[in-house]
Amino acid sequence: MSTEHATPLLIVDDDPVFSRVLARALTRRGYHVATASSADEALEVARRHQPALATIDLKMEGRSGLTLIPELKALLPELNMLVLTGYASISTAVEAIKLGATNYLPKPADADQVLAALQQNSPDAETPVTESPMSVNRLEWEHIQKVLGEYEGNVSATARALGMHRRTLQRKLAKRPVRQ
Amino acid sequence: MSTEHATPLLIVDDDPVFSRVLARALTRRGYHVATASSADEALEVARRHQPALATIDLKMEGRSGLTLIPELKALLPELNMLVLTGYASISTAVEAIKLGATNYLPKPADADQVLAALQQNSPDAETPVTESPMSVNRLEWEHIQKVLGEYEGNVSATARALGMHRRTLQRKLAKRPVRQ
DNA sequence: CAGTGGTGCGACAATTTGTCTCAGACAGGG
DNA sequence: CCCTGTCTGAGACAAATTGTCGCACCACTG
Repeated sequence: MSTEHATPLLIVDDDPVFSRVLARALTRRGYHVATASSADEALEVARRHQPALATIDLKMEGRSGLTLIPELKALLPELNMLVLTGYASISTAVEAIKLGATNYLPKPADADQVLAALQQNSPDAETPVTESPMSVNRLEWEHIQKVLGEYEGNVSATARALGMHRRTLQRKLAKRPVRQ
Repeated sequence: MSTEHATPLLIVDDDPVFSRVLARALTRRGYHVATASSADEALEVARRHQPALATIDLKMEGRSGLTLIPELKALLPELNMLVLTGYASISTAVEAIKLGATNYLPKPADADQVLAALQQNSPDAETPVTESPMSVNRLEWEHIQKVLGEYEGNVSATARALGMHRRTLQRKLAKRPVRQ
């Protein structure tokens, strides 16, 4: 396809599943996607790929994604960086923005939200479109599934990590995944 | 006392109890404190008082403290602003920093934390990344805040977009966010 | 001025959670 | 083999939350 006209985009995330899913979704939307799974690899790939947009995970092997932000900024001053993390917190959000990130989203987020967040500080200050957001139930379901995966399917441990009662988690899991 | 040598500081908060307690604590630490209980009053007081530091509450009668940030910045470009709110969320934190706040703290915070946050206005990439994933309740709160921001605070529209009852959203918003 | 759409909030029923159980499975030790 | 700890599904019932309806009260607009 017209890769030479497509906007180059870099995904930095050490979860290969997440990385692959997002890469596919963005490629389908016409972006020229490269991926990296660590801060150092990201710098290297960025040099070759010259991305205009990037998503950065915080919790990775080795250095935190936070340290990567100023380095990428130094390398490519025009780069729009979106921090995208499953371990979101107010303090890292504040730091990320101060360090030059253009936005910060907690996972789970879908490709449209990612793009909206990345575009948000483009010349057009107006927010033109608001795509329909995930319902709270859908978001909850995805988050539960992600954490459940991190604890290898252990329901008790997941319930503890999520601060919810095991019985409640049990009941939520028994229900069908919510539509929409 | 030596009010002429003390650093002038402005507290913007519509909770008189909080405002008074913080004002006392900061006065005792040698600051020259003024208070305001609304965005408009804050602008007026700032003109007279010429503060070097300010704490700003987000949820106030009338305009949100978020709108106050660029106005104060325009009035006093050197002003260090700390957003201090009982209804903290990542999306308002990101907005506040983008608008020029130097820091953002959830209430409750004691006077020492407030001062530390006001003084520390250079970014720090060493901020630790949270160990545990967000609780479902926290994630829900963050998501609601984000969507609410996208609909410019319109509760009815947000409830529709999230597929939840307006009354329920109203009740959730009235609650404090869950920590962790 | 009527019509539309927003907001806050009371009241009550319907539904969901929290809590406490119990019982069965499975994995180490000792 | 028995003991111990942990995981699991599930019943029962109280506690809490949510859905639903209604009402009053703005603000805006044709």
